[in-house]
Order: sequence, then structure tokens, then C-alpha cells
Amino acid sequence: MARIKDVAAQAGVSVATVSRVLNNNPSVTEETRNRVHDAMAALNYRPNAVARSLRTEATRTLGLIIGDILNPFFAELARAVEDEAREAGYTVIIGNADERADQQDHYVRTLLEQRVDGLLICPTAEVTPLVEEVSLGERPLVFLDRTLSGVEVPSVRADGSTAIAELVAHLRALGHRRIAFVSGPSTLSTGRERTEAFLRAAAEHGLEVPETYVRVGDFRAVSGQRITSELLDLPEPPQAIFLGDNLMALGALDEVRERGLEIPGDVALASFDDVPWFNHVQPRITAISQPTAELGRRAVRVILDVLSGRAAESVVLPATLVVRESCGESGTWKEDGS
Amino acid sequence: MARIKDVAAQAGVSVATVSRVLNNNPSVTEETRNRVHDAMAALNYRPNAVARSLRTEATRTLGLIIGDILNPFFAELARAVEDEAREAGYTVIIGNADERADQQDHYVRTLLEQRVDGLLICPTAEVTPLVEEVSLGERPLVFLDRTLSGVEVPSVRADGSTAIAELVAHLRALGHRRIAFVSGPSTLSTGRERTEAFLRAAAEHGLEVPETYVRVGDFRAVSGQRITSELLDLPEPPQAIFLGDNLMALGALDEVRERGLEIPGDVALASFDDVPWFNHVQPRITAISQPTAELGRRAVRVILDVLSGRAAESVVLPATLVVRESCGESGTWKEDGS
DNA sequence: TACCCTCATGTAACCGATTACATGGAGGTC
DNA sequence: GACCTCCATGTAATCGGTTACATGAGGGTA
Repeated sequence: MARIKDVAAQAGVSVATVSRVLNNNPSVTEETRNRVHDAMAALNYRPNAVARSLRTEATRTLGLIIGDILNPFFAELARAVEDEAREAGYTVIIGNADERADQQDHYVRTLLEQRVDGLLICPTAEVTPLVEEVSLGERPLVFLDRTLSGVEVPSVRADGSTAIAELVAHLRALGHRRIAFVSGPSTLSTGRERTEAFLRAAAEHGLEVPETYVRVGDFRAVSGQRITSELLDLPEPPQAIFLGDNLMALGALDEVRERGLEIPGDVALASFDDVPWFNHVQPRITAISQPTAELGRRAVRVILDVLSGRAAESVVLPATLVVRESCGESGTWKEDGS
Repeated sequence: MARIKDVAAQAGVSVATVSRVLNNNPSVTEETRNRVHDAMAALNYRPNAVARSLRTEATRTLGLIIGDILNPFFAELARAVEDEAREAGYTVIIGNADERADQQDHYVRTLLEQRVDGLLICPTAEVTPLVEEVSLGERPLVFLDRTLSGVEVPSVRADGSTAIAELVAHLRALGHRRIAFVSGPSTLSTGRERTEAFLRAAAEHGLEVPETYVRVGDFRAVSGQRITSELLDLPEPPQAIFLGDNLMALGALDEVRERGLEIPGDVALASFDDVPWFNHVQPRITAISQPTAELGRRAVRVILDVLSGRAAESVVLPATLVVRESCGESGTWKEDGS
């Protein structure tokens, strides 16, 4: 493979001049520039980004660690991150942590060794020593979608409080009084905050929420299914179940269907995370929609801010309620555009 | 950030010894090894993969270029590629070509500059000069899911012929005689071969397929919707529509629903690419399922074979028909496990 | 004691770029 | 013509590892 030295020889100039052409340094004559370009074309030259990175101490690469690319929420996030990064001239390396702390750490380590310029992490529930250590400033780091309590890192996420209050009001208006909530792990902001918002809204509507109605899942489908099963087996099962993410909603849907129950007649369902297929099932699933793509794009901008020496400001964007049919029919819904 | 030199100084050895410890060279004394490990821990040393790659001319990184990570088929493919690569000690960089040749080329160029050890490409319809050039052997290259006519590159893909024949038989058994097929671009194996298999199967069942029933889409939802609309507007619309991938099926589903038509009563639908949500819509969509994850894993193994000097053998795995309800009810179906 | 072998470790070249600094030719001024 | 300035280009150090080869201590043998 041709190196800069070969191009220089072919063009009859020094390697410095070729490097200047590569980096669009204006102090190269038009004529020399052309000769160099011709030489590059003739030799089919491809600059070696590895060598460049070693010298410049910058890889123009970002690392992104997500729960699982098979989860449509993370897929959309990843897509947005990649789009925004590409526009800024960066490449993204994605790691699937699979909601496991050890695999998350594997990718953190690998990406740091690869010297990514910045790291975007959707952290798992557990605060690992490695993540804590990196949060001290080893590399620019931004938490995406979730924050970890006790770890000071700029974050980009959605706030669902208002939307959750709207959802509770919606359920209440449809006559549901016994509402259960399946949250994510309490160490994650997405678990803790959503639970608090739910309980607050329920209290405001004078709804009593027994402890058995507030459950903790792990953001995976099986836990949604298991917990739904347990809820439906209660002596007094809930009239509505609100799932903390789309995968647990999928599990809940399966469980309800397996039991031959009707939605929303026998039990109403709602979910955090609006994903495309919610709009294609019968009945369509009422959900709280996060500005997913925007979260991804903003996260990249925050990292780029840090990289260019600006201060990093955390970003919180509002989530919105998208009313469909899975909680019941009513004349009061808003129409959903899609 | 600590360098190997710092570790060497701290441990009172030379950089060569530290390097030997890093690479598990057995000729280092137990005692020295421990001293070096202690020094690494004390300095929080992280080996610089960029420097290592420059010297060893290997990055232990693979490039994967897919149509779009938002397409569940590609997401599953990417996930499998990443899992298999990780197990072999490789990192994967994913690029979304968005079914656009220019963006595909952007990633091919970028990944080559990053010196990925191998490239897995799900090629877009157009054979670009760049891809052709790379196919000549610049880097190990494997085509995934699709092949390009006229480009000699090992490939890993599914063969749907048998499953398509089964699908046509299934449709025929349910009484459908007018069957339309929406294929992908004819320059792609996934377009060409599926069309041929469909026409052959139709002929075997004595079905006449007018030209207006064989359409070419672009593997995106809008084209599925548009073509479905055109098909339904024909003086003699088809009784069943078979879509060449899951996104076009999504578009078709939307179009049928918008017109208030019943599936399968007014029109039957079937799709290539089985994706999870096909099993959660009403009626559940009959589809041809590819061994997606296996395709991804095998592709990585083929690339690793090439990297270790072994001969690369193309892999073709069979796709299978998964009968559900979107083509009609009948006592003769096979049950689908999920 | 002389010689050789083994083996843990050290020295230094190298990978392919970037870039601070050096160089020297062209052109301007007096 | 002497001198200065400007600027296009060249020279060589550098980034942080790996590794071929050198080295020298220690042990075995005659």
C-alpha cells in the first residue's frame, strides 16, 4: 500500500509537501498541489489514519455504548449519533453492553485503548469502578438517555415527568383507578425518576398505589412478561399497566395475549419509549415518546463542545404522551400524527 | 496519559520488557512480570492501540456497512457480527449506507483509511468504481446478504428459492391465483434471484403472472407503499402481494390499512425478512425468515479465515417459510414456534 | 579455568504520518 | 549590487508501541 513517501517520490516533492496537500495547507502552489494529486491518484494512495492519529493524538472517532442495538430505541439513538458525527467528520464505534456491567466495561476499556476522542455511554444500572474512574476526566464522557447517581458527568436525556402526569390523567379520565408501574432499575435515572413522577401523579389524582403495583424490571422483555404475569395473578389485579420501556411492554403484550385477555377491555397497557411497531399492532399502543434522534444528535454536540474546549452543559428534553387505543376509547384523546 | 516508557521507568525495566508483558511473551520472569503489572496499575496505564496498530499493521477492527441500522434485519445482522467479532477479539465499526451508493462509498473510504483489517459490505444496488477497485484485493472483503453481479467477492447470504416456492404453494393452496411480487433492485442478488424464484414457482403452479404484477422497489417503506397503491389501483388487482423485504411490507401494510381493506380477506400479504413485529400485528404476517444472526456470524468467520491466510468460501444458507395468518386461514399450515 | 550455551533483558530501528524549524530562490528597495 | 523580506518547500524529530538483534549473567562441561 502506497505511503506518503511514495507519493512524494512520484510527485518529486518532499513528504512535508504531500502532507500539506492532504491537510489543505494554503501555502502550497496550485501547480505543486496538482502534481501531488496526480501522484496520489496514480498510486491509489489512501492516507493512513492510524499514523495520523498517533501523531495528532486525535482519532476523529467517538465511542457509543448502548444497551442493545436490537432495541429500536437504541437503534434510533445510534443512528442519530452516527449521522451527527459523520456530518462533523467523526466515525462512531458502537458497543452493545447488553445491559451487563461487565460487557459495558469491556467496551469502555477497548474504546479507551483505541483512543476514541470521546465516549457516549448509556450506562447500565451498576456504577462500575471503571466508569467512575473515567468520569474523573480521563476522556470526554457524556451519559446518554440515563444518568447515574453519584457520578458527575454531563448528560443528555429526556424528562418524562410531565408526560407521565398526562398519562396518569388520561388513564384516570378513562376510568382506570388501579394502575401498576413497572420501572427500570432504581440506580438509573430512568428508573428512579419515572417511578417518582408516576407516584406523584397518582397521588395528585387521589389514586392509591399499593406497593405490589410498583415493580422493578430490568428493561428486558422477559422481565416485562414475568412481572405482568405476577400482576395479573394478584387477588386484585391492576386495570392498567404502565411499562418502563418498549421491551418490557413487548413482554407484557405477549403475556396478556397468551392469557387470551383483551386490551384495553381486560387490562390497559401503556409504555415508555414509543417505537414504530407500537403503531402497527392492534390495538395501537399508547406510549410516551422521547425525542430519541434529537437526544442522539445533542449528545454528539455536547461531546464536540467538550473537545473544542467549550463548557459541557447537560441537556434535558421533554418527552411527550402519544395517545392511541391501548388504554381505552374516549372522546378526549389527542390524535397522533403518524 | 501514561506511556509504555513511563511504565518501564516505574518498574525499573526497559520498554521491550513491558511490551513483552503486554503481549504475554513467556520469556519474562514471573517476578519481573509482577513488577510491570504493579507499575501499570499504579500509573493507570492503557496501551495505545493506535501506536500498536501502526507498528503491527493490524487494527483488530472490522468494518461493516449496512443499509440502515433502523431496519431490524440489519440491526440483527450487526448485532451478530459484533458478537462474533468480539469473541474473536475484534471491534466493529458500523456504517449506515442508507441504501445510497455515495454514502456507502464514504464509509468504504473512511474504513479503509482507518485500516480496518477486513470489510463486510451489504452492497447497494449500484456497483461503484470504488467497490470494484476494493474487490480486487486491497483488503479482505466479504459481501453480506447480497452479492453484486460481475464483482468477484466471497459472500455470505441466504437462498430463498425453496422458501419462495413453498410460499407460492401456500398461497395457491389458499386459493390465491393473482399474486404480485415487489422485488428489490435487479442489480442485487436479493432482487434478481428472488424474482426468478418467484416466477419459476408461479409457472410450476400454472399461475399466469402479468408484467404489471412484477414490480421493482428499492427496499424502503415508501416504495412498498407506493407500489402497493399502484397494484391495488389496477383494473384487476392482485389477490396477494409478496414484498421483497420487511420495510416494503411495512409500507404495504400502511397502504392497505389506509384504504380500510382487510387482510387477508381483501388482499393477502407476505414478506421476505421475518422481523419480530410481524408476530405482533393483527393478522400476524406470513414471512420468509432468513437465518440472520447466523449470516452475520458466518460472515465474520469468513473474513477471519481470509485474515489467517485460509481460502474464503462463500456461504449460502437456506431461508424458511414461516406461515402465519396474513395470507388466509387454512388447515394445512405449519405452526410457527414463536 | 576456559569455553559454550541458555535465556532474561536491553538497545534501537521502524511503522506513516505531522509540524517546528531551516533553507534558499525570487523579487523589491535603495 | 547589496541587502532584506517573503514564501514555497525541505529536513528531521516526534507520536507510542513492536521486535530483530545485541548483551551479559549464570550454569554446565571438560
